[in-house]
Amino acid sequence: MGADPHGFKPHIARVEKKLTEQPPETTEKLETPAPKPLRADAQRNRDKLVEVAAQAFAADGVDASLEEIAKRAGVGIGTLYRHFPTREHLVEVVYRREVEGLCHAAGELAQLHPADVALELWMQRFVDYIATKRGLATSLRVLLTTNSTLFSDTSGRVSGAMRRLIEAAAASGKIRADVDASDVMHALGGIYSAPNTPDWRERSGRLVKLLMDGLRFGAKG
Amino acid sequence: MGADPHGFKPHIARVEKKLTEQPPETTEKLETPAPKPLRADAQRNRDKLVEVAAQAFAADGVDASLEEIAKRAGVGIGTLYRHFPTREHLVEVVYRREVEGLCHAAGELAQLHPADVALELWMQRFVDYIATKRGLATSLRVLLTTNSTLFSDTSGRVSGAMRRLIEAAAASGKIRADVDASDVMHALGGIYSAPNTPDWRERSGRLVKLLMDGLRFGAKG
DNA sequence: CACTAAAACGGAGGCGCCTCCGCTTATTAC
DNA sequence: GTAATAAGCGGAGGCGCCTCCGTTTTAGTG
Repeated sequence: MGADPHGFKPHIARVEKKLTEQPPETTEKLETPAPKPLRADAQRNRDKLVEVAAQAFAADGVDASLEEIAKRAGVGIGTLYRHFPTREHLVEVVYRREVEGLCHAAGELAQLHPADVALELWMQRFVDYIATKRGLATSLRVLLTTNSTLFSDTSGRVSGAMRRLIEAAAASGKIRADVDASDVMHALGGIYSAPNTPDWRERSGRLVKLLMDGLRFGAKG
Repeated sequence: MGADPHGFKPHIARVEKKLTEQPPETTEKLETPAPKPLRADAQRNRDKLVEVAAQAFAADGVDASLEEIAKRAGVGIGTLYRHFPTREHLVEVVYRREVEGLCHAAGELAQLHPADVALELWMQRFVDYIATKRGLATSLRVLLTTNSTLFSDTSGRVSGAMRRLIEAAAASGKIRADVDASDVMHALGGIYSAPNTPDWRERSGRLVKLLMDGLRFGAKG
Protein backbone atom coordinates (compact mmCIF):
# COMPACT_ATOMS: atom_id res chain seq x y z
CA MET A 1 0.00 0.00 0.00
CA GLY A 2 2.62 2.47 1.01
CA ALA A 3 4.93 0.46 -1.19
CA ASP A 4 5.91 1.27 -4.71
CA PRO A 5 4.79 4.86 -4.74
CA HIS A 6 5.89 5.41 -8.31
CA GLY A 7 4.20 2.46 -9.87
CA PHE A 8 7.39 0.55 -10.56
CA LYS A 9 8.04 -3.02 -9.65
CA PRO A 10 11.33 -4.85 -9.48
CA HIS A 11 11.73 -7.56 -12.10
CA ILE A 12 12.40 -10.40 -9.80
CA ALA A 13 14.41 -9.38 -6.81
CA ARG A 14 15.42 -11.09 -3.70
CA VAL A 15 15.53 -14.65 -2.71
CA GLU A 16 15.47 -16.15 0.71
CA LYS A 17 18.66 -15.35 2.48
CA LYS A 18 20.06 -18.12 4.59
CA LEU A 19 18.66 -21.55 4.01
CA THR A 20 21.27 -22.74 6.44
CA GLU A 21 19.49 -20.88 9.22
CA GLN A 22 16.57 -22.30 11.17
CA PRO A 23 13.45 -22.80 9.09
CA PRO A 24 10.08 -22.49 10.86
CA GLU A 25 10.20 -26.13 11.94
CA THR A 26 6.78 -26.77 13.28
CA THR A 27 7.56 -30.28 14.49
CA GLU A 28 9.21 -29.05 17.65
CA LYS A 29 10.32 -32.38 19.04
CA LEU A 30 7.48 -34.70 18.20
CA GLU A 31 5.86 -33.57 21.44
CA THR A 32 4.59 -30.16 22.37
CA PRO A 33 2.48 -30.89 25.43
CA ALA A 34 1.82 -27.37 26.71
CA PRO A 35 3.07 -24.72 24.27
CA LYS A 36 3.16 -22.16 27.06
CA PRO A 37 -0.13 -20.36 27.56
CA LEU A 38 0.32 -16.89 26.14
CA ARG A 39 -0.37 -13.87 28.23
CA ALA A 40 -3.79 -12.43 27.49
CA ASP A 41 -2.59 -9.31 25.72
CA ALA A 42 -0.04 -11.30 23.77
CA GLN A 43 -2.68 -13.71 22.56
CA ARG A 44 -4.92 -10.86 21.55
CA ASN A 45 -2.18 -9.18 19.56
CA ARG A 46 -1.18 -12.39 17.94
CA ASP A 47 -4.69 -13.15 16.79
CA LYS A 48 -5.14 -9.67 15.47
CA LEU A 49 -1.89 -9.88 13.57
CA VAL A 50 -2.85 -13.13 11.91
CA GLU A 51 -6.21 -11.76 10.94
CA VAL A 52 -4.80 -8.58 9.46
CA ALA A 53 -2.02 -10.50 7.75
CA ALA A 54 -4.54 -12.82 6.13
CA GLN A 55 -6.32 -9.84 4.63
CA ALA A 56 -3.10 -8.16 3.61
CA PHE A 57 -1.66 -11.24 1.93
CA ALA A 58 -4.92 -11.82 0.11
CA ALA A 59 -5.00 -8.23 -1.09
CA ASP A 60 -1.35 -7.48 -1.85
CA GLY A 61 0.30 -10.88 -2.09
CA VAL A 62 3.05 -12.18 0.13
CA ASP A 63 5.00 -9.00 -0.32
CA ALA A 64 2.61 -6.97 1.73
CA SER A 65 4.60 -4.72 4.00
CA LEU A 66 5.03 -6.20 7.43
CA GLU A 67 5.23 -2.74 8.91
CA GLU A 68 1.89 -1.95 7.38
CA ILE A 69 0.42 -5.14 8.81
CA ALA A 70 1.73 -4.29 12.25
CA LYS A 71 0.32 -0.81 12.02
CA ARG A 72 -3.08 -2.02 10.88
CA ALA A 73 -3.14 -4.51 13.70
CA GLY A 74 -2.42 -1.68 16.08
CA VAL A 75 0.87 -3.06 17.35
CA GLY A 76 4.50 -2.14 16.94
CA ILE A 77 6.70 -3.81 14.39
CA GLY A 78 8.68 -5.31 17.23
CA THR A 79 5.63 -7.20 18.40
CA LEU A 80 5.06 -8.65 14.99
CA TYR A 81 8.63 -9.88 14.82
CA ARG A 82 8.52 -11.37 18.29
CA HIS A 83 5.54 -13.47 17.34
CA PHE A 84 6.72 -14.28 13.84
CA PRO A 85 10.48 -14.07 13.51
CA THR A 86 10.32 -14.32 9.73
CA ARG A 87 7.84 -13.56 7.03
CA GLU A 88 7.55 -17.27 6.40
CA HIS A 89 6.45 -17.97 9.94
CA LEU A 90 3.60 -15.59 9.46
CA VAL A 91 2.72 -16.97 6.06
CA GLU A 92 2.63 -20.46 7.43
CA VAL A 93 0.28 -19.55 10.23
CA VAL A 94 -2.02 -17.70 7.88
CA TYR A 95 -2.02 -20.61 5.50
CA ARG A 96 -2.81 -23.14 8.20
CA ARG A 97 -5.64 -20.93 9.37
CA GLU A 98 -6.98 -20.86 5.85
CA VAL A 99 -6.94 -24.63 5.66
CA GLU A 100 -8.55 -24.82 9.06
CA GLY A 101 -11.37 -22.59 7.94
CA LEU A 102 -11.88 -24.54 4.77
CA CYS A 103 -12.15 -27.87 6.55
CA HIS A 104 -14.39 -26.44 9.22
CA ALA A 105 -16.70 -25.06 6.56
CA ALA A 106 -17.17 -28.56 5.21
CA GLY A 107 -18.76 -29.66 8.46
CA GLU A 108 -20.92 -26.55 8.72
CA LEU A 109 -22.21 -26.76 5.20
CA ALA A 110 -22.98 -30.44 5.56
CA GLN A 111 -25.29 -29.68 8.46
CA LEU A 112 -27.05 -26.75 6.86
CA HIS A 113 -27.68 -28.01 3.37
CA PRO A 114 -28.59 -31.08 1.36
CA ALA A 115 -25.48 -33.07 0.60
CA ASP A 116 -25.15 -32.03 -3.02
CA VAL A 117 -25.63 -28.35 -2.27
CA ALA A 118 -23.14 -28.57 0.55
CA LEU A 119 -20.64 -30.07 -1.82
CA GLU A 120 -21.21 -27.38 -4.40
CA LEU A 121 -20.89 -24.54 -1.92
CA TRP A 122 -17.80 -26.08 -0.50
CA MET A 123 -16.20 -26.42 -3.89
CA GLN A 124 -16.80 -22.73 -4.42
CA ARG A 125 -14.97 -22.03 -1.24
CA PHE A 126 -12.25 -24.41 -2.23
CA VAL A 127 -11.70 -22.41 -5.36
CA ASP A 128 -11.24 -19.26 -3.34
CA TYR A 129 -8.78 -21.09 -1.21
CA ILE A 130 -6.82 -22.05 -4.30
CA ALA A 131 -6.72 -18.42 -5.24
CA THR A 132 -5.23 -17.54 -1.88
CA LYS A 133 -2.73 -20.31 -2.24
CA ARG A 134 -1.79 -18.84 -5.56
CA GLY A 135 -1.06 -15.51 -3.95
CA LEU A 136 1.13 -17.15 -1.39
CA ALA A 137 2.72 -19.45 -3.94
CA THR A 138 6.28 -18.25 -3.77
CA SER A 139 6.53 -18.33 -0.04
CA LEU A 140 4.72 -21.61 0.13
CA ARG A 141 7.15 -23.18 -2.23
CA VAL A 142 9.95 -22.36 0.17
CA LEU A 143 7.95 -23.53 3.14
CA LEU A 144 7.04 -26.79 1.50
CA THR A 145 10.62 -27.69 0.74
CA THR A 146 11.63 -26.63 4.21
CA ASN A 147 8.88 -27.89 6.41
CA SER A 148 7.72 -31.23 5.18
CA THR A 149 4.90 -31.56 7.69
CA LEU A 150 3.08 -28.64 6.20
CA PHE A 151 2.26 -30.33 2.94
CA SER A 152 1.17 -33.66 4.33
CA ASP A 153 -0.84 -32.03 7.10
CA THR A 154 -2.80 -29.68 4.97
CA SER A 155 -3.36 -31.70 1.86
CA GLY A 156 -4.48 -34.60 3.99
CA ARG A 157 -7.00 -32.52 5.83
CA VAL A 158 -8.38 -30.88 2.74
CA SER A 159 -8.82 -34.04 0.76
CA GLY A 160 -10.32 -35.67 3.83
CA ALA A 161 -12.95 -32.95 4.04
CA MET A 162 -13.74 -33.31 0.40
CA ARG A 163 -14.04 -37.06 0.60
CA ARG A 164 -16.51 -36.82 3.42
CA LEU A 165 -18.72 -34.44 1.48
CA ILE A 166 -18.64 -36.57 -1.61
CA GLU A 167 -19.38 -39.76 0.20
CA ALA A 168 -22.29 -38.16 1.97
CA ALA A 169 -23.67 -36.81 -1.29
CA ALA A 170 -23.25 -40.15 -2.98
CA ALA A 171 -24.82 -42.00 -0.06
CA SER A 172 -27.86 -39.76 -0.13
CA GLY A 173 -28.21 -40.40 -3.82
CA LYS A 174 -27.77 -36.77 -4.78
CA ILE A 175 -24.78 -37.46 -6.95
CA ARG A 176 -23.52 -40.46 -8.83
CA ALA A 177 -21.50 -42.94 -6.86
CA ASP A 178 -18.82 -43.80 -9.37
CA VAL A 179 -16.44 -40.94 -8.70
CA ASP A 180 -14.22 -40.36 -5.76
CA ALA A 181 -12.57 -37.43 -4.09
CA SER A 182 -9.35 -37.63 -6.02
CA ASP A 183 -11.23 -37.45 -9.33
CA VAL A 184 -13.00 -34.32 -8.24
CA MET A 185 -9.86 -32.83 -6.78
CA HIS A 186 -8.23 -33.33 -10.14
CA ALA A 187 -11.09 -31.72 -11.94
CA LEU A 188 -10.95 -28.70 -9.68
CA GLY A 189 -7.23 -28.64 -10.14
CA GLY A 190 -7.81 -27.63 -13.73
CA ILE A 191 -9.00 -24.30 -12.47
CA TYR A 192 -5.63 -23.67 -10.98
CA SER A 193 -4.08 -23.54 -14.40
CA ALA A 194 -6.33 -20.71 -15.49
CA PRO A 195 -4.35 -17.52 -15.66
CA ASN A 196 -4.96 -14.56 -13.43
CA THR A 197 -7.50 -12.94 -15.65
CA PRO A 198 -9.86 -10.49 -14.00
CA ASP A 199 -12.88 -12.67 -14.70
CA TRP A 200 -11.22 -15.64 -13.09
CA ARG A 201 -13.71 -15.78 -10.25
CA GLU A 202 -16.73 -15.99 -12.53
CA ARG A 203 -15.17 -18.51 -14.79
CA SER A 204 -14.26 -20.73 -11.91
CA GLY A 205 -17.80 -20.43 -10.62
CA ARG A 206 -19.10 -21.71 -13.93
CA LEU A 207 -16.62 -24.55 -13.87
CA VAL A 208 -17.80 -25.62 -10.47
CA LYS A 209 -21.43 -25.59 -11.60
CA LEU A 210 -20.52 -27.57 -14.65
CA LEU A 211 -18.70 -30.13 -12.61
CA MET A 212 -21.61 -30.33 -10.22
CA ASP A 213 -24.04 -30.98 -13.07
CA GLY A 214 -21.81 -33.77 -14.20
CA LEU A 215 -21.85 -35.23 -10.74
CA ARG A 216 -25.62 -35.00 -10.44
CA PHE A 217 -26.25 -36.55 -13.79
CA GLY A 218 -27.02 -40.20 -13.44
CA ALA A 219 -27.52 -40.02 -9.70
CA LYS A 220 -29.92 -42.63 -8.50
CA GLY A 221 -32.19 -39.99 -6.90
CA MET B 1 30.87 -6.33 4.88
CA GLY B 2 28.97 -3.29 5.93
CA ALA B 3 26.06 -5.61 6.46
CA ASP B 4 24.92 -7.07 9.70
CA PRO B 5 26.80 -4.75 11.99
CA HIS B 6 25.50 -6.38 15.12
CA GLY B 7 26.27 -9.94 14.25
CA PHE B 8 22.69 -10.96 13.80
CA LYS B 9 21.29 -12.78 10.84
CA PRO B 10 17.68 -13.20 9.85
CA HIS B 11 16.38 -16.74 10.10
CA ILE B 12 15.16 -17.10 6.60
CA ALA B 13 13.73 -13.95 5.20
CA ARG B 14 12.59 -12.88 1.84
CA VAL B 15 11.71 -14.74 -1.24
CA GLU B 16 11.73 -13.56 -4.77
CA LYS B 17 9.05 -11.00 -5.24
CA LYS B 18 7.28 -11.26 -8.53
CA LEU B 19 7.71 -14.45 -10.42
CA THR B 20 5.21 -13.03 -12.84
CA GLU B 21 7.70 -10.35 -13.85
CA GLN B 22 10.39 -10.87 -16.46
CA PRO B 23 13.08 -13.31 -15.40
CA PRO B 24 16.59 -12.78 -16.76
CA GLU B 25 15.70 -14.66 -19.95
CA THR B 26 18.99 -15.06 -21.71
CA THR B 27 17.49 -16.56 -24.83
CA GLU B 28 16.46 -13.22 -26.21
CA LYS B 29 14.65 -14.40 -29.29
CA LEU B 30 16.73 -17.29 -30.54
CA GLU B 31 18.81 -14.72 -32.34
CA THR B 32 20.99 -11.99 -30.95
CA PRO B 33 23.11 -11.01 -33.93
CA ALA B 34 24.75 -7.84 -32.64
CA PRO B 35 24.00 -7.27 -28.96
CA LYS B 36 24.78 -3.59 -29.37
CA PRO B 37 28.44 -2.76 -28.82
CA LEU B 38 28.75 -1.11 -25.45
CA ARG B 39 30.39 2.24 -25.11
CA ALA B 40 33.97 1.90 -23.94
CA ASP B 41 33.43 3.26 -20.45
CA ALA B 42 30.29 1.23 -20.04
CA GLN B 43 32.10 -1.95 -20.95
CA ARG B 44 34.87 -1.12 -18.52
CA ASN B 45 32.44 -0.55 -15.71
CA ARG B 46 30.53 -3.67 -16.49
CA ASP B 47 33.63 -5.83 -16.43
CA LYS B 48 34.79 -4.30 -13.21
CA LEU B 49 31.41 -4.89 -11.63
CA VAL B 50 31.40 -8.54 -12.58
CA GLU B 51 34.89 -9.01 -11.25
CA VAL B 52 34.13 -7.35 -7.94
CA ALA B 53 30.82 -9.17 -7.67
CA ALA B 54 32.55 -12.51 -8.18
CA GLN B 55 34.85 -11.78 -5.26
CA ALA B 56 32.05 -10.46 -3.12
CA PHE B 57 29.76 -13.42 -3.73
CA ALA B 58 32.60 -15.81 -3.04
CA ALA B 59 33.44 -14.03 0.19
CA ASP B 60 30.04 -13.12 1.57
CA GLY B 61 27.58 -15.32 -0.30
CA VAL B 62 24.83 -14.10 -2.57
CA ASP B 63 23.69 -11.65 0.02
CA ALA B 64 26.65 -9.43 -0.43
CA SER B 65 25.48 -5.87 -0.49
CA LEU B 66 25.03 -4.58 -4.00
CA GLU B 67 25.79 -1.08 -2.82
CA GLU B 68 29.09 -2.32 -1.46
CA ILE B 69 29.86 -4.03 -4.75
CA ALA B 70 29.12 -0.86 -6.66
CA LYS B 71 31.30 1.14 -4.34
CA ARG B 72 34.19 -1.28 -4.58
CA ALA B 73 33.91 -1.24 -8.34
CA GLY B 74 34.12 2.52 -8.19
CA VAL B 75 30.72 3.14 -9.75
CA GLY B 76 27.39 4.42 -8.51
CA ILE B 77 24.63 2.09 -7.49
CA GLY B 78 22.65 3.34 -10.44
CA THR B 79 25.24 2.00 -12.82
CA LEU B 80 25.12 -1.40 -11.27
CA TYR B 81 21.37 -1.53 -11.63
CA ARG B 82 21.45 -0.36 -15.21
CA HIS B 83 23.74 -3.21 -16.16
CA PHE B 84 22.06 -5.79 -13.96
CA PRO B 85 18.45 -4.95 -13.25
CA THR B 86 18.19 -7.61 -10.57
CA ARG B 87 20.51 -9.43 -8.27
CA GLU B 88 19.83 -12.58 -10.24
CA HIS B 89 21.08 -11.05 -13.45
CA LEU B 90 24.36 -10.35 -11.79
CA VAL B 91 24.55 -13.76 -10.20
CA GLU B 92 23.93 -15.40 -13.52
CA VAL B 93 26.71 -13.52 -15.24
CA VAL B 94 29.13 -14.28 -12.45
CA TYR B 95 28.20 -17.91 -12.55
CA ARG B 96 28.62 -18.19 -16.30
CA ARG B 97 32.00 -16.54 -15.98
CA GLU B 98 32.96 -19.09 -13.37
CA VAL B 99 31.99 -21.94 -15.66
CA GLU B 100 33.84 -20.31 -18.51
CA GLY B 101 36.99 -20.12 -16.42
CA LEU B 102 36.66 -23.70 -15.32
CA CYS B 103 36.30 -25.03 -18.83
CA HIS B 104 39.08 -22.85 -20.12
CA ALA B 105 41.37 -24.15 -17.40
CA ALA B 106 40.84 -27.68 -18.65
CA GLY B 107 42.44 -26.80 -21.97
CA GLU B 108 45.30 -24.94 -20.35
CA LEU B 109 46.13 -27.66 -17.89
CA ALA B 110 46.00 -30.31 -20.58
CA GLN B 111 48.70 -28.49 -22.48
CA LEU B 112 50.96 -27.81 -19.53
CA HIS B 113 50.90 -31.13 -17.72
CA PRO B 114 50.82 -34.87 -18.23
CA ALA B 115 47.29 -36.04 -18.69
CA ASP B 116 46.85 -37.48 -15.23
CA VAL B 117 48.26 -34.44 -13.47
CA ALA B 118 46.10 -32.19 -15.58
CA LEU B 119 43.08 -34.17 -14.52
CA GLU B 120 44.02 -33.99 -10.87
CA LEU B 121 44.67 -30.27 -10.92
CA TRP B 122 41.45 -29.69 -12.74
CA MET B 123 39.47 -31.71 -10.26
CA GLN B 124 40.89 -29.53 -7.52
CA ARG B 125 39.63 -26.53 -9.36
CA PHE B 126 36.32 -28.20 -9.92
CA VAL B 127 35.95 -28.63 -6.21
CA ASP B 128 36.50 -24.92 -5.68
CA TYR B 129 33.89 -24.26 -8.29
CA ILE B 130 31.45 -26.45 -6.43
CA ALA B 131 32.13 -24.40 -3.34
CA THR B 132 31.26 -21.24 -5.22
CA LYS B 133 28.15 -22.85 -6.54
CA ARG B 134 27.24 -23.71 -2.99
CA GLY B 135 27.53 -20.08 -2.02
CA LEU B 136 25.27 -19.08 -4.85
CA ALA B 137 22.94 -22.01 -4.27
CA THR B 138 19.80 -20.18 -3.34
CA SER B 139 19.91 -17.76 -6.19
CA LEU B 140 20.90 -20.46 -8.60
CA ARG B 141 17.93 -22.52 -7.63
CA VAL B 142 15.68 -19.70 -8.68
CA LEU B 143 17.63 -19.10 -11.84
CA LEU B 144 17.56 -22.73 -12.81
CA THR B 145 13.81 -22.99 -12.53
CA THR B 146 13.45 -19.72 -14.37
CA ASN B 147 16.03 -19.88 -17.09
CA SER B 148 16.21 -23.38 -18.42
CA THR B 149 19.11 -22.69 -20.76
CA LEU B 150 21.42 -21.99 -17.89
CA PHE B 151 21.45 -25.53 -16.58
CA SER B 152 21.86 -27.32 -19.86
CA ASP B 153 24.48 -24.87 -21.05
CA THR B 154 26.70 -25.03 -18.06
CA SER B 155 26.40 -28.62 -17.03
CA GLY B 156 27.02 -29.66 -20.60
CA ARG B 157 30.15 -27.60 -20.85
CA VAL B 158 31.55 -28.73 -17.55
CA SER B 159 30.97 -32.41 -18.10
CA GLY B 160 32.37 -32.04 -21.60
CA ALA B 161 35.57 -30.57 -20.24
CA MET B 162 35.87 -33.35 -17.74
CA ARG B 163 35.25 -36.03 -20.31
CA ARG B 164 37.99 -34.70 -22.51
CA LEU B 165 40.50 -34.72 -19.68
CA ILE B 166 39.59 -38.23 -18.67
CA GLU B 167 39.70 -39.60 -22.14
CA ALA B 168 43.09 -38.04 -22.71
CA ALA B 169 44.41 -39.47 -19.47
CA ALA B 170 43.01 -42.87 -20.28
CA ALA B 171 44.38 -42.77 -23.81
CA SER B 172 47.84 -41.96 -22.56
CA GLY B 173 47.67 -44.89 -20.20
CA LYS B 174 48.02 -42.75 -17.10
CA ILE B 175 44.74 -43.85 -15.63
CA ARG B 176 42.60 -46.90 -16.00
CA ALA B 177 40.25 -46.95 -18.93
CA ASP B 178 37.21 -48.50 -17.33
CA VAL B 179 35.68 -45.40 -15.82
CA ASP B 180 33.97 -42.55 -17.55
CA ALA B 181 33.27 -38.93 -16.83
CA SER B 182 29.92 -39.52 -15.22
CA ASP B 183 31.44 -41.97 -12.74
CA VAL B 184 34.02 -39.43 -11.70
CA MET B 185 31.50 -36.63 -11.60
CA HIS B 186 29.48 -38.75 -9.23
CA ALA B 187 32.46 -39.42 -7.06
CA LEU B 188 33.29 -35.75 -6.85
CA GLY B 189 29.65 -35.07 -6.14
CA GLY B 190 30.13 -36.81 -2.81
CA ILE B 191 32.22 -33.88 -1.72
CA TYR B 192 29.27 -31.62 -2.18
CA SER B 193 27.47 -33.31 0.66
CA ALA B 194 30.21 -32.49 3.13
CA PRO B 195 29.02 -29.77 5.46
CA ASN B 196 30.53 -26.33 5.59
CA THR B 197 33.18 -27.22 8.10
CA PRO B 198 36.21 -24.94 8.21
CA ASP B 199 38.56 -27.73 7.09
CA TRP B 200 36.40 -28.44 4.10
CA ARG B 201 39.09 -27.39 1.65
CA GLU B 202 41.70 -29.77 3.02
CA ARG B 203 39.31 -32.62 3.24
CA SER B 204 38.23 -32.17 -0.32
CA GLY B 205 41.86 -32.04 -1.39
CA ARG B 206 42.42 -35.40 0.23
CA LEU B 207 39.35 -36.80 -1.42
CA VAL B 208 40.56 -35.72 -4.81
CA LYS B 209 43.94 -37.32 -4.24
CA LEU B 210 42.27 -40.49 -3.08
CA LEU B 211 40.09 -40.59 -6.13
CA MET B 212 43.09 -39.95 -8.32
CA ASP B 213 44.99 -42.85 -6.78
CA GLY B 214 42.05 -45.04 -7.50
CA LEU B 215 42.09 -43.91 -11.08
CA ARG B 216 45.80 -44.50 -11.47
CA PHE B 217 45.67 -47.95 -9.95
CA GLY B 218 45.57 -50.56 -12.60
CA ALA B 219 46.48 -48.18 -15.38
CA LYS B 220 48.25 -49.94 -18.17
CA GLY B 221 51.34 -47.68 -17.96
C1' DC C 1 -5.18 -3.63 47.21
C1' DA C 2 -0.01 -3.27 46.77
C1' DC C 3 3.99 -5.08 45.06
C1' DT C 4 7.11 -7.53 42.05
C1' DA C 5 9.08 -10.42 38.60
C1' DA C 6 8.41 -11.87 34.23
C1' DA C 7 6.41 -11.19 29.87
C1' DA C 8 5.35 -8.33 26.30
C1' DC C 9 5.41 -3.99 23.88
C1' DG C 10 6.87 -0.58 20.43
C1' DG C 11 9.46 2.33 17.80
C1' DA C 12 13.93 4.51 16.82
C1' DG C 13 17.76 3.56 14.17
C1' DG C 14 20.71 1.52 10.95
C1' DC C 15 21.09 -0.84 6.79
C1' DG C 16 20.03 -2.42 2.06
C1' DC C 17 17.06 -2.14 -2.00
C1' DC C 18 15.76 0.22 -6.08
C1' DT C 19 14.34 4.23 -8.96
C1' DC C 20 14.52 8.49 -11.00
C1' DC C 21 16.47 12.23 -13.30
C1' DG C 22 19.89 16.07 -13.79
C1' DC C 23 24.70 15.92 -15.09
C1' DT C 24 28.88 13.98 -17.62
C1' DT C 25 31.28 11.78 -21.31
C1' DA C 26 32.11 9.11 -25.49
C1' DT C 27 31.09 9.02 -30.19
C1' DT C 28 29.85 10.59 -34.51
C1' DA C 29 29.33 14.14 -38.09
C1' DC C 30 31.03 18.08 -40.00
C1' DG D 1 39.23 20.81 -34.02
C1' DT D 2 34.13 21.63 -32.59
C1' DA D 3 29.30 20.73 -32.12
C1' DA D 4 25.53 17.82 -31.38
C1' DT D 5 23.50 13.94 -29.40
C1' DA D 6 23.02 9.64 -27.70
C1' DA D 7 24.74 6.78 -24.03
C1' DG D 8 25.96 6.37 -19.64
C1' DC D 9 26.68 7.90 -14.83
C1' DG D 10 25.71 8.41 -9.92
C1' DG D 11 23.71 9.35 -5.76
C1' DA D 12 19.82 11.36 -3.19
C1' DG D 13 15.64 9.85 -1.53
C1' DG D 14 12.02 6.96 -0.18
C1' DC D 15 10.69 2.61 1.44
C1' DG D 16 10.94 -1.86 3.84
C1' DC D 17 13.51 -5.03 6.82
C1' DC D 18 14.95 -6.29 11.32
C1' DT D 19 17.08 -5.61 15.96
C1' DC D 20 17.73 -3.79 20.29
C1' DC D 21 16.48 -2.07 24.55
C1' DG D 22 13.95 1.26 27.64
C1' DT D 23 9.05 1.29 29.04
C1' DT D 24 4.60 -0.76 30.01
C1' DT D 25 1.44 -4.43 31.25
C1' DT D 26 0.09 -8.66 33.20
C1' DA D 27 -0.29 -12.40 36.49
C1' DG D 28 0.94 -13.91 40.69
C1' DT D 29 1.62 -13.40 45.83
C1' DG D 30 0.88 -11.58 50.45
